[in-house]
Amino acid sequence: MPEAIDSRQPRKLTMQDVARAAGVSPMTVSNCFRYPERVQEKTRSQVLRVAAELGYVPNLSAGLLAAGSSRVIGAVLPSMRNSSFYRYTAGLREGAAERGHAVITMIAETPEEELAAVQTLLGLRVAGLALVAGPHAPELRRLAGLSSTPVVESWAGEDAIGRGVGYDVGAASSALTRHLIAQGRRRIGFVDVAGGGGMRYSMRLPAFRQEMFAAGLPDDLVMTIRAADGFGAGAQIVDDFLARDRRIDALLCPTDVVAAGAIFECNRRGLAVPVEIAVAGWGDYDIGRQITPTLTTVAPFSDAIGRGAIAVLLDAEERARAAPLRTGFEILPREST
Amino acid sequence: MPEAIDSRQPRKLTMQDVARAAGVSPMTVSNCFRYPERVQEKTRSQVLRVAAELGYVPNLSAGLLAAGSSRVIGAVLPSMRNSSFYRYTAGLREGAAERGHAVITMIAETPEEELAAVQTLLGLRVAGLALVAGPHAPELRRLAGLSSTPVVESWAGEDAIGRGVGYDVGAASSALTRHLIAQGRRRIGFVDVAGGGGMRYSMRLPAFRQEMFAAGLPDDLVMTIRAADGFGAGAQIVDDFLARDRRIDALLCPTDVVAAGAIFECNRRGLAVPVEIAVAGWGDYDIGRQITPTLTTVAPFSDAIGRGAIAVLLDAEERARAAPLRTGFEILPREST
DNA sequence: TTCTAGATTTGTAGCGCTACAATGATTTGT
DNA sequence: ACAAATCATTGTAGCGCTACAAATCTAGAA
Repeated sequence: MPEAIDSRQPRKLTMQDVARAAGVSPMTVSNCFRYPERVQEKTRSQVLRVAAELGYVPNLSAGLLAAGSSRVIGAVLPSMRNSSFYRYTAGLREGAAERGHAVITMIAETPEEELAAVQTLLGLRVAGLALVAGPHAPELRRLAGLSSTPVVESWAGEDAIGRGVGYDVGAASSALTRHLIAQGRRRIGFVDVAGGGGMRYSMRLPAFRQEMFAAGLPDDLVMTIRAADGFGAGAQIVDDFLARDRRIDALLCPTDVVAAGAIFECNRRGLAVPVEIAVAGWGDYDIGRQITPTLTTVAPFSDAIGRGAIAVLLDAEERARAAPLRTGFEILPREST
Repeated sequence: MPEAIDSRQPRKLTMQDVARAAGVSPMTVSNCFRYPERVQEKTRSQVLRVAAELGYVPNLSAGLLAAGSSRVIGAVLPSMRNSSFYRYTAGLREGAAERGHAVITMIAETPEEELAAVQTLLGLRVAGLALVAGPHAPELRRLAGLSSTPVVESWAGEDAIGRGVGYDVGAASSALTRHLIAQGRRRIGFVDVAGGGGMRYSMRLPAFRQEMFAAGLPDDLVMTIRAADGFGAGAQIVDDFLARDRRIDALLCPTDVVAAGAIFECNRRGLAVPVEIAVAGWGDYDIGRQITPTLTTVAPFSDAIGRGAIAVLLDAEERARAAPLRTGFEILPREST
């Protein structure tokens, strides 16, 4: 008695199969997906219907190999730990979608992981590669330069890998410092970040110093922390500044999260914000809008950075320009200052 | 005068080029990357050195096409808006790295975007596809079923697409409810989420009701909100519960973020937490550890979910099992209850 | 009806890489 | 010293798709 040989395993579908099922040539199927307008409406809908029925999805790898180009952009993110890159990724997706591209992202928390991610993405032969400024593996720059894949570095300055896209961090730092000075603050403490993501904000401190110096105020109330994540850092800062007995009347934090942590700590200690001490954050996070008092912050137009990155990647003319693409920012004065 | 024709454009490098430069056959270059142990140490290091010098990165698409399999896992995330998926993605990356795979992720905020993302990932012929439970496009399940790519759905229950991986949300909800009851709370308000991500937590409410009923307590103090993001929702909840004049003595929130918002609102109104009202969150976010009072919450072992998802995807035996892969969770009692 | 421009559709020839089998080089056993 | 076994390396064929040119069809124009 012959067993019913029923390979439940759905055999790999190819364009060939769809073509056969729809009664057209493989080339027509290909055209339906890539250049729909080249195919007669009737034929196209028929082919697409059959394809959907079979669950056929074109093999992008084969397509890329044959056509030499894909419609996928690769992005590397330094972390997902906090929400600061949310609007950036949204901008990337919007910009890409408008031009018929998809965005795949890889998360890399160390320079080594980043390098590996870039190799994978380059291996996939993405149409463009969006990096984020930060500490990179030395090898990365060379690799990017040798590759013919367009590269942009977001939040980067003059020495970007590929072309830089981002807002003028120095100008934002100046503006925020001037805002505090204008409010009558005199002893302004500045919190710097060492390591991770540091390069992304390396212009904050010099700009702060310059403004303070220009106003004849002390520019040496500076403290450096290791990581800008978590509320804990904010508490730490307040502790440290008070331990050193520095009577500061304002505090510039590297992120809203740190600033929020600082405010929590001030509340705990009964230090009135903003009366006794003003606190400013950076980045316009959700939390800054919600805590009491609401937090003064710098709002970068991160979605514009994402969209700008895509524009640079997909437009050779844009890419050829040397100067970084500058996006905007805004100082949001709120209750905490 | 003949112009110097100097195509700065680095011509596309192929394995062929590397082979020529290294004085070996293309096949040997291929082996160096794919099966290093098959090649003599001396030859291998020489080839790899030449490749690095030229900036050659193997074309994964071509490799996939030829070999029929890739070492890339695709993951779709519902959002990056908050940090709840951070540990999940970390688990995915760790699990994948251990088995020599890379993870690429796509962010999708609507069922339509999710479907498009799945199509792209399937088009890339990833070795496995990791989904997250939530509202899906109807087409998605069919597509996943027809495809021969392994699929898992994280945070999913019995009716998962592919195999489900996640902790027992119902059990966690029961445990948290019992915790509050044990603390002497009697009128416990429950906040449910409609829409986005709702399915991921659909077992929370029934479990809550059952525990309350079993304890002879009111199980109808339920409120539904649309989105679980942002502190605003927390404030809203407190407003609404008070507006309806329901004297609740405890509040179960869908996420720590919402719970934090609720606590902020309570502070604003002078409602003492936990004396007058206990507040519990869900998800063990950073903020829950930092606010005053610290927040009681449910800590899912999200990295275990990520690692489990990879294990299921890459191990056919695992994949064949029907019951969802269960990961653990923990109730973290803190100051707010 | 015949012819032509235009719209559609269809072969052909690879894209860069790897499975597989076959070759060449080297060592081991006797 | 020679066959056998082991190891390292190399052709060959083809993965699924698309650029391109060639073939076919359609609808007027003459």
